[in-house]
Amino acid sequence: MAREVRVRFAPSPTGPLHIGGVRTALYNYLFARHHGGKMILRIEDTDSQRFVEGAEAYIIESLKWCGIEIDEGVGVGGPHAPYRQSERREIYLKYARQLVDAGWAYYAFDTSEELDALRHEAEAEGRTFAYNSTVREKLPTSLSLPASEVEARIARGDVWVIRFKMPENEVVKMHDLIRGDVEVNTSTLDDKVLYKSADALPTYHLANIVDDHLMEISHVIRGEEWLPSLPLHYLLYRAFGWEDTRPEFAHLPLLLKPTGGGKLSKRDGDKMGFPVFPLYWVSPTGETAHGYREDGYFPEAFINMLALLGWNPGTEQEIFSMDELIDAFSLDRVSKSGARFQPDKAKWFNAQYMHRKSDAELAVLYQPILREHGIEVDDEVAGHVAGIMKERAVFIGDLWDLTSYFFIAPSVYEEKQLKKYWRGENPAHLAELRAVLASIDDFSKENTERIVHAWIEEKGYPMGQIMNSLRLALVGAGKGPGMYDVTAFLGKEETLRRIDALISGVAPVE
RNA sequence: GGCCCAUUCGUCUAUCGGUUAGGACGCAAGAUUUUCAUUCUUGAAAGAGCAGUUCGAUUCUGCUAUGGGCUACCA
Repeated sequence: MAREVRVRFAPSPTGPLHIGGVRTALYNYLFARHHGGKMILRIEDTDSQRFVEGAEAYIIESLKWCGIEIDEGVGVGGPHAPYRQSERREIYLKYARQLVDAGWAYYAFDTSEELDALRHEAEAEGRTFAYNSTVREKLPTSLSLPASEVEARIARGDVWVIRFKMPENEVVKMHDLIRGDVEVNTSTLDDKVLYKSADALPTYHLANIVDDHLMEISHVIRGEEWLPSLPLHYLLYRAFGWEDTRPEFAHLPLLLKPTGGGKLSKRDGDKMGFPVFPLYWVSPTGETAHGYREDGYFPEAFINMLALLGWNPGTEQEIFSMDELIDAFSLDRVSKSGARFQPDKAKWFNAQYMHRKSDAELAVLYQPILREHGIEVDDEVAGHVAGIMKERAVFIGDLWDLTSYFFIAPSVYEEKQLKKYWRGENPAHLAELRAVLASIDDFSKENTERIVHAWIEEKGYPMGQIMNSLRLALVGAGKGPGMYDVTAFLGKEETLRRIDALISGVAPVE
């Protein structure tokens, strides 16, 4: 069947989108783009109880940050608008009634309390309560009550729901693009609620099938947690007579906690020391959670890492741009089993992207941090400094610790380095080196290096001792880039000043 | 409990019946380096178990075990 590829990402606005959701969105997007199809964003807000203010905006901003573009849907509109289910409520009741009229569904008048009681009762007797063919004729439903009574109850305003009438003992054969063929006997399933009168809204199952059909969705790519409801969904397509255009299904493996104990959940965030959300989040009640963006991750690195968690290209390539992912992506290379999330690997990806950044790109990212520390420099300078140190940074935020000495003379010196490089001959040698440096006019990296090395060689001094006491004077610590990067950046005047400060300010260690 | 899905180094994974079971993260060692990193090289490290099919199983089938998901008038 060669129909246009149309996929949807359909989150529920019950909180911030976590990385498992982002990955689902990403795979949908990659699949759509790979096949030249459309990506739709539908908001499934059919649970008025769990609705969270701000969640929808958060989802949209997250996708945007990740570079996942929406062709149709909430925020951008499209031919099937509206794309928010709460704005489509009048559509669903019609379809629910159609199912009742066709004998595929029925009205049920039990209250939640009554059902809870039945479940507890069954539990007490060691049975499992299932709302299905075994009980539906005995409970207050349109199957057991006379039509007049049903009408009277509805007219009276009693709360009711419409339940799917699950067939008995029928094997539903399904196909999943990732898992292959799956079969389930309907007798193990129950009569799911499709529509709830209390808030005049459908449940996920009904809304999902109706909207996917109306929006001409060709492929449903969603998390594995939906696999158990696939039989119901298949049956709904049949009940509506939509089997010909039923989408294909692909159930993605779950993202597991790093410890392996279950699927990654929203609560694991701050608790386990890594973000579970793309962006920083503040809930209406004031709870906050870390986000990849604010923790310094590049969106490209974040996406690259997520793409490879549950999918692989079949080659040894690991670094992928979004375009390369689109080109390489295919559902049959998605793995079947859940993948544990690896914080270390996320950092490694970020470092890889850091190393690949140009000085100009780094300048833009680093300037805000420099300004925060009161450093005002040209982009060229900021980029140059960041470029020198980028290989030892994982995050942009690491750069300040790695480069602050370029801008600020050391005021304290590392104890360990003092003990090693500020004793014996060191002060005398450094004083000699100062004189050598003072005589150099061209303070470029190459020239300084040539002259200083020639001097060290001529004198027969130990290179390590000399360079490290110079490092001590200029940086104040035992780290940093090559010394001539530092001298060239600081310039002659500042270099000499820092040497003087060490010689006159700190007594040698004995 | 019931139903469904899964199972290769610690982790993410390659392998589509015949391989010294490959790569990556992390870890260890070495090299490089004026320091710290980077980089490079090397190393340790895996087919859950038991049957069966087959000339031959990591790969196919079954059972067991383990892990996970679902089992709401939540998605």
